[in-house]
Amino acid sequence: MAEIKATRGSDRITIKDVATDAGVSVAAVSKVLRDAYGVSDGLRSKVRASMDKLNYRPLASARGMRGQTYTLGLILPDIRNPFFSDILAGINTALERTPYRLMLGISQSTTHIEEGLVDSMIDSQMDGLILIGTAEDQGRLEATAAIKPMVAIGHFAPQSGGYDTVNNDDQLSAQLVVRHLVGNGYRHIAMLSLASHTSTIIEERELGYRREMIEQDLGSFINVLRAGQTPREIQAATRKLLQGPVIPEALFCWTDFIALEVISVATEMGLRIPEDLAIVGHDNTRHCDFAQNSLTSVDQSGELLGLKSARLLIERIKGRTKSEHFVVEPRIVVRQSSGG
Amino acid sequence: MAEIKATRGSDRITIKDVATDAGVSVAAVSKVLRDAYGVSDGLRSKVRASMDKLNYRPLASARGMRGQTYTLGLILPDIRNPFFSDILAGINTALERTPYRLMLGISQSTTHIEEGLVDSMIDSQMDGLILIGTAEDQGRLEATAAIKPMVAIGHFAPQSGGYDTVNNDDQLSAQLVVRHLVGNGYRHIAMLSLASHTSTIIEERELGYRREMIEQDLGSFINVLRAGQTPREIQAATRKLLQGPVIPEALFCWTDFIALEVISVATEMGLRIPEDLAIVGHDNTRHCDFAQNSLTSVDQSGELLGLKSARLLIERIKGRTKSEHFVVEPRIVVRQSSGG
DNA sequence: CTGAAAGCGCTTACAG
DNA sequence: CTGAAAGCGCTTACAG
Repeated sequence: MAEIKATRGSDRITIKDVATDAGVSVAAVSKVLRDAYGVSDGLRSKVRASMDKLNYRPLASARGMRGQTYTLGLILPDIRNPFFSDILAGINTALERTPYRLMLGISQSTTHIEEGLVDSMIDSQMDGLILIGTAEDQGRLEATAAIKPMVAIGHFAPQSGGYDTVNNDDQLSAQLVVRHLVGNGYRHIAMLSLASHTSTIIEERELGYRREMIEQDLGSFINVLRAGQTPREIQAATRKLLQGPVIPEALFCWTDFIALEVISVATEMGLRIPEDLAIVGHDNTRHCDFAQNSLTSVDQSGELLGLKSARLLIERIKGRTKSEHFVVEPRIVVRQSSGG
Repeated sequence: MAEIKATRGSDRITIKDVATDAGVSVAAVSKVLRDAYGVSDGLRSKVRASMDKLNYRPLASARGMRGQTYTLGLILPDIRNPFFSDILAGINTALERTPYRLMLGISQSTTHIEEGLVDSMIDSQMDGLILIGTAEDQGRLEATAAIKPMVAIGHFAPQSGGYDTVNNDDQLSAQLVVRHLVGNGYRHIAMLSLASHTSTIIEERELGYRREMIEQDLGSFINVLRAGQTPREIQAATRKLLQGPVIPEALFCWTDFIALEVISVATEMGLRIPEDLAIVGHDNTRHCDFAQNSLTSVDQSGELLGLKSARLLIERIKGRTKSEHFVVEPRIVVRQSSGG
C-alpha cells in the first residue's frame, strides 16, 4: 500500500525533496522525469533511486503549467453503446507502456455538452484529445485542433489538415450487408438510420447502401428511414414501417441496439425472424451472440480503432504535423437473423 | 463559436488580463472567481464584465496548485454495464448548476488499475472522488479518504468514518426476488452470483437470499453458484448447473447481463422460460424490456444513487466531516421470465 | 472593501 | 553534463 500522508499536500514529496535526497539540482530531477536529453547515466540512476525511495509522484497541475500533463482527453457520445468500450480497450492497450493516462468525458450526444467538455479539457491542460463521433462543426474542430493535438474517431474529414481521423470503412459496411442479404435472396432491403445532422459516418453508410442497391439493380427498393436514439422513437418508427403498406423483406439497422429493438417490436407483432423479416445490425456488440437475438452484424474492430487513434495522437503530441487518415476494413458476422 | 487563439497558450487570457481590463488587482479577480467573501457589488460586476468581454476561462492547472480544480473524479469498474450510465446521468444532473465538472476513469474491475487511477486523480488535484463498486481494501480506502473527500457507491462500509457511502438495499433486493418467485410457486430457487473477493454488496445480496430462503422454509434449497464476469465463464457455469443432476426451478442472477446469458444458454438447451426455468436479473437495464428477453429484474435507481453521491461529495468538499450512509430502496419489475 | 507580494511544484532557457 | 534562477497562472495570508 502506498504511503499516503495525513494533510492535504503540505508534505507531499516534491521534485525538491528528490533533488535534496539525491544531492542534485531540481533541474536535473526534472530532466530525468521527462527523459530529457543530456543527463549522465550516473545522475539518472541516482535520481531514479531517490524517486523510488521517496515514492515520488509528479503533480500533474504543476507540470501542466509549464509543460505536458501526460494526460489525454477522450470524449464519448454515449457510455451506453458497448462498442465504445471496445475502442476504450484499444486505447488503454496503446497507452500501457507509455507515461500517458486517460481522462474521459461523456457528451451524451449533445453538441453543447461536447463543446463544454472540449473547453474543460483544454483548461485542464490535456496534452491531446480524442473525439469519438463528434457532434461539433468543422470550424470548431479545426480551431480546437489548431491549439491541441487531436484525433477524431468516426468522423470523415479526409480534407482536414489540422487533425487525424480514424474510421471504419462505412460505405463498405453497408455494401457488405446488402450483398449478403441479396445473396440470401432478399430484394426489398430497407435501412433504418439515425436522425442526426452532425454525423458524417451516417452519410457514408447511407451512401454505401444506396450505391450497392443500385449496383444490384434494386434501386427501386431503396428506402431509408431515420429515427431518433430513444427506445420510444425507434419503436414508433419500426411499428410504422412494419404496418405497411409495403413491408420490407430485410432491414439494415444503424447499430445493434436499434436492431435488437426491431427484433423486439417484430416479435411482438407476430413476425418471424428471418422468415418474415431479416435483420442486420452494426458493430457486432456482445448482445448479438445471445441465442434469443442471434443477430447478424458488421464488426468494425473498435479495439483497432482505439489502438490506432492513441498511437496517432501520441505521434502528434511528439511533433508530427502532417495529418493521417486511417481506415479499417469491416467484416460481416453472419447469424440467424439474416437467414443464416 | 468561442475564439481560440493560434499559439499554444502564449496569449491565453489570464487573470492578469482581466485585472488590467477591469482596472483592479489580480487578487480581486481571484476573489470574484471563487465567489469569495468580501468583494463589493460594483467591483464584482466590473470584473464579471471584463471576464465576459475577454472570454476568460480559468486554467485548472494553475488553480490546482494552490486551491481547488473544481473537477471531481469518478471511477467505474466497467463501462459495459449500462447500469453505470444511469448513475452517471444522476451525477451529471447534480452537477448541472455547479462549477464542478467530472473526469472519468475505468478500472476494468481490476484492483491494480483502480489504485493507479486513484493515484492519478490525486496527482491531478481532483477536488473529490466517487468510487463505484470499488475493489480496494478498507485500509487503502480510509487512507485515500484521509487526504481527499470521497464517496463510495455500491460498497457497504457503515462503520467507515472517513467517507460517505451510497447504496441500494441489496439484502432487500434479494428478499424481494425470493418472495416474488415463491409467490409464483417456485421453491427450488438458486442464485448465480459473482466470483469476487472484494465486493461487499455481493455479500449483502447473498445474505438477503439466504435469509429469505430460510424465512420461507426453503433453507434446504439454498444454492449459491459463483461465476466470473466473462461470457465464457457464465456459459460454463450455467451449462453445468442446467445439466443437473438437480436443476433448479428458478435462478436469481447477479446482474442483467448474466441473466441474458442464462436465457441464451437455456434456450439453446431447449428449455422453456419460465416453464422449465424462471429467471430474474438485477438492475433493470434497458435490455430487460425487449420482447425476446422480457426479463424480470430489480430496479435500484442508478440515477438517484448518482445524484445523491454527487451532492454528498460536494458537501464534503465544502467542509462536512461527519460521514453519511445513504440507502435507496429497490423495487422489483416483473416481466415474463419469472412467470409474469 | 482592496491590493502588493509570496508561493504552489514544476519546466525552460541560459550560463558554467 | 549540471545547476541557479525566472516564470507559468493562479490563491492566500497580510497590510492598508
